[in-house]
Amino acid sequence: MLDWEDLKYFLAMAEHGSLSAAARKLNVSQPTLSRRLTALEENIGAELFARTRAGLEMTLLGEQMRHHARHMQDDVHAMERLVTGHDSSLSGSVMISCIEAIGAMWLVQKLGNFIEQYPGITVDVKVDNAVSDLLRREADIALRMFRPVQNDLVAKRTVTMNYGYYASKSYLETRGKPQALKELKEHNFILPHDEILTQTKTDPRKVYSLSRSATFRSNSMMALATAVESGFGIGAYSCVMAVDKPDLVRLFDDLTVFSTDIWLVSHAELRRSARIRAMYDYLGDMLTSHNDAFAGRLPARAAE
Amino acid sequence: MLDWEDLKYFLAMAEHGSLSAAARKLNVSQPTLSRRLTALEENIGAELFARTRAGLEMTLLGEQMRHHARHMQDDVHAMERLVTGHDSSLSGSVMISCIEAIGAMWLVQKLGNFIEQYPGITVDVKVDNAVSDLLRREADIALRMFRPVQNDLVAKRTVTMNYGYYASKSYLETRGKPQALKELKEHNFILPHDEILTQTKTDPRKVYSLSRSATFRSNSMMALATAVESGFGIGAYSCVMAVDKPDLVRLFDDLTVFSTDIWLVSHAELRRSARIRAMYDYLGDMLTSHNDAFAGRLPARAAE
DNA sequence: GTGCGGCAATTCAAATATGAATATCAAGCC
DNA sequence: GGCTTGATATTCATATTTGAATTGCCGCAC
Repeated sequence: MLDWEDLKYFLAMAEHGSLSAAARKLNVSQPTLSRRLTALEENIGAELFARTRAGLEMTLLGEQMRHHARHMQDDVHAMERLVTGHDSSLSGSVMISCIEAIGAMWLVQKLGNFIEQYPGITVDVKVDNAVSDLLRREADIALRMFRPVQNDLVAKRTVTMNYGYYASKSYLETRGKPQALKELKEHNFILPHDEILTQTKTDPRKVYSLSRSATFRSNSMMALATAVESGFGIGAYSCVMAVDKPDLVRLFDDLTVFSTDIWLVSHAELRRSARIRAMYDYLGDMLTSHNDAFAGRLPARAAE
Repeated sequence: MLDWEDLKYFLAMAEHGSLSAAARKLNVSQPTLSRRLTALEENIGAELFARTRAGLEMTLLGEQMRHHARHMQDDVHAMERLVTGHDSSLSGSVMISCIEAIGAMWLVQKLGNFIEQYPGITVDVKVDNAVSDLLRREADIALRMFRPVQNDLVAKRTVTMNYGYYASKSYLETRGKPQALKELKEHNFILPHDEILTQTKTDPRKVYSLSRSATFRSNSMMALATAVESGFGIGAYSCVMAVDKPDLVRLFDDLTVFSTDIWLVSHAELRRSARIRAMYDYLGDMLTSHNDAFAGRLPARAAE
């Protein structure tokens, strides 16, 4: 009869490619993994990995078994979700996965009240542009730019996040303030990578024609924002981030360059957990009550 | 992070209803299970079972987790099949699941050559009227009376096993030898349970009219055979078993009372195992070469 | 070539898990 | 009522598992 724990270890080895790497991930020592792998192989009477100096190389049988072990892991994750979902206590931790454009600034600032209100809960903000897998418990709640496709996830669309063209006062003093879009090509232009743009609702005419003349590009919205703030040039900037930046000036009569909807997502089972539910509701309220800030309406006008 | 081995133990407890029963099944001690359950429950922070004096009673969460644990077990079984399928050595064990009518006598006798030929293989004959689940590795090869319905099983029909009416010479000397079926009601009659008959190809007219007047009934073909051999009366008796029973006489001109087809079944992956393949082929040859004996042709005539 | 870094295997003392024996309790049965 | 049976929990000596340290091995860079 196989030892299921060995299978867990086996999967980690298979996914990480070496005993040492798997050991680090599992928080056990490398000799332990070495011995358990040996034991597993002796148990089944066949080799799962060829040990090389560079690490482990899977055998055919190993590949086939890996498939089933992954499947088992999915069930383990499902159980973990069940367990968390049954947790009615307002203590523990909540992991929020979030894109950088919101997570690094706005989200953190707005969580102050929550932290006061629920002192027992550890709030964990995971800023990642990669999509955390809620089904694998990589996060409890996610703020996404699109409707999630996986089943078993609950999601609601909250605010629409608009980006306008902004520049710093210092830049505009030096280079002048353009009045029409066509004047942009005379200016230093700050632009996200195309991979970012394709995730948004963008009017290509407003952006793509300029992509060749860009002065600064990045896949990091924070880096782009810093570039705008530092007077590198004119760039798309999140309206909600511009709210408390008096040095920034919005251009072209509040033109919206591109916009994304923000989806609040959680796993159906996780939402039954009291603390996750609390965070889910808190974020939902917080987002919708800042609807105008995200859309760039009230604050942007006030700044003009 | 959950300990997968705990989940295996948890499943066993869930399926067997008590720590003690699960411990026996898993070949570990009851205190071990008690401790590991406690550890698992502390790990997830919730109760899985309510401990009662009568055993364990599952909580709602336990029920939900059980479902996933079963799912994991299916994957483990799949891996075990993979492993066995990859085992090319001619050592280890082969478990044959077989109905009593063949397993207890004929099969065992005919395995002699195999055991000589493959000294490294442990042959394990599991006589059961319940159907062992090949997918769950409860057996490697099965002799069945019907075509298996599960996918992933390979099966071939081998011989047809006929049953005739037999009686011992001593009984016939005392009570006389009936010449026609209708005289049977004057005799002591030995009959299988109806549940056996319904599994066979039986002409009801030959048997059911007599069921009320039976002297001896059993669900065990061996018990029925012993009854016939002991001179209890006239009964259906497997032709192949009668081959080396000179004291038995077949009645009514080799009339076939009922018959069953014998299917040789294995799992598709298991057939890649050298030792199981060897047994599969051996049994296939052995069965077909004894076709006449099963049908009751040559030996029965010789005995007349 | 020499040294460095990453890898798996080995060694040995310490932490951990295990099983046999036992205690304790509840229910069923004379 | 007392006895038996079968369940979980507890205790303690023992066996197993683990991790830190170490060794040995290879490839790579300088």
